[in-house]
Amino acid sequence: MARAAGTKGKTRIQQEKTDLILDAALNVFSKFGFRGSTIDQIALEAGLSKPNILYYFDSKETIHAMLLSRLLEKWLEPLERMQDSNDPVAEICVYVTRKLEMARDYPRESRLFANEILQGAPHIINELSGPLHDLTQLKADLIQSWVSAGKIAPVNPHHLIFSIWSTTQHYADFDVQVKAVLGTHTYNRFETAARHLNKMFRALLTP
Amino acid sequence: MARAAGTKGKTRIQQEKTDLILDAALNVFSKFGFRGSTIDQIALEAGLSKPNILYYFDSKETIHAMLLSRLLEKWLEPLERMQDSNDPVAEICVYVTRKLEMARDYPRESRLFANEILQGAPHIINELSGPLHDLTQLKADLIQSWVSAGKIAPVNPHHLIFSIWSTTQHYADFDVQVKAVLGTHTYNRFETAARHLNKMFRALLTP
DNA sequence: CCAAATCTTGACCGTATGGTCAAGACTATG
DNA sequence: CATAGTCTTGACCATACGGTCAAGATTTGG
Repeated sequence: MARAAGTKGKTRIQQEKTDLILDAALNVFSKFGFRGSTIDQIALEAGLSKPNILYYFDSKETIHAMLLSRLLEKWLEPLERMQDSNDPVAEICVYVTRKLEMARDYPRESRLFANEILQGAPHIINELSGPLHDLTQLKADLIQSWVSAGKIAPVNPHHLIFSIWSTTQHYADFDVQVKAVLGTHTYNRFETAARHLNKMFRALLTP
Repeated sequence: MARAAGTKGKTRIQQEKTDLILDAALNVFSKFGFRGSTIDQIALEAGLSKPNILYYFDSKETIHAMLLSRLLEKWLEPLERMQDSNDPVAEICVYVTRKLEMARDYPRESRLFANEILQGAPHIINELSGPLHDLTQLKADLIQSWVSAGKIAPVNPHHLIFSIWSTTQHYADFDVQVKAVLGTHTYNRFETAARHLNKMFRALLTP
């Protein structure tokens, strides 16, 4: 009677092993994509046997799905936090900073997401058209209200959000390229990136 | 004595078939990544048999490698064209526009590249550290000279380039997400994106 | 029109992969 | 400490995949 899907009613071992497996799977999936990853790789990474992995998760897809659903919560959180404020420019810059910190601290999650979207988002297309679309629309309306009130310079809210997503995630998803291009000046890339992005969005948004 | 690697000394059939195969392979690789793609898929897409594919190309890797090497030329071209000018802001904005047009007109190429980078760039890491690094450094120096001359606002040249790459390619690589988020307002997304990006980089760079 | 060169493919091979199973090892609890 | 429940895994299976090959079809050039 193992094979629990949620977090409820789990043995100590079940909890430990599912966490271990999910972490290993995140390593592997984020590096090779879904089809490029094998259960054997995940098993090796987790230090378990393949049948043991399949004792806790019904299939490779189940592991992937659980990672994606967990990811989406964390993913949407910083945007959810963005709210009305007397200083909208600062509010947006905080969001940019948070997103960049996530790219720095959770690059595996960012790459997992990027892989999924690149392949056409087969497993989360509904979440994109549903929750993500709705939340983004909500925040786009907020941004539009700032524009209308003259608190920030006129800007297309949706494309502003796209610019924030793309520029910040770039430092996680394209890290190899960033490092290759920066050469020796790579050690403090997240700090210089933070300063640059802050300056860029501030220039764009300051009325 | 078929199996020619370059473009020289090819039969009419060789030329037609290699082009056909490369086009089909671009479709497949850009959609599923290297490991997620199969020769059978490419064969199906091209309307040829699997052994026929392998008559023209030694292996799956060979096809992929040829696509990547062709891609890199096209990839670097717009950046190469950016040169000294009396109106550096306009010069950079032209570059942004060109990159966005490439995302619109060559989304498969952009995704192929993104897939490769996401997986750690195993096949083109040398090109990144070599030609791409050198060209980027050259153009970063050019941008720095504009900054030093007071022709554009102070900006980190490398991060400016990263911002241009990420914001423009986003519309190719994350197209599914862009469409899902925009919902019904998706038909003219490249025009609105062009206006937004032009405004953003102009605001950042205008002294 | 014919022979040489080129092109095409059905059948096949070895390996990798997702997943199963039954038998044994371990753990918690009365 | 016994035993029911939980956990672990070696061996195995069916399928998919990259790649080969030999034999036949087609094109090319004289």
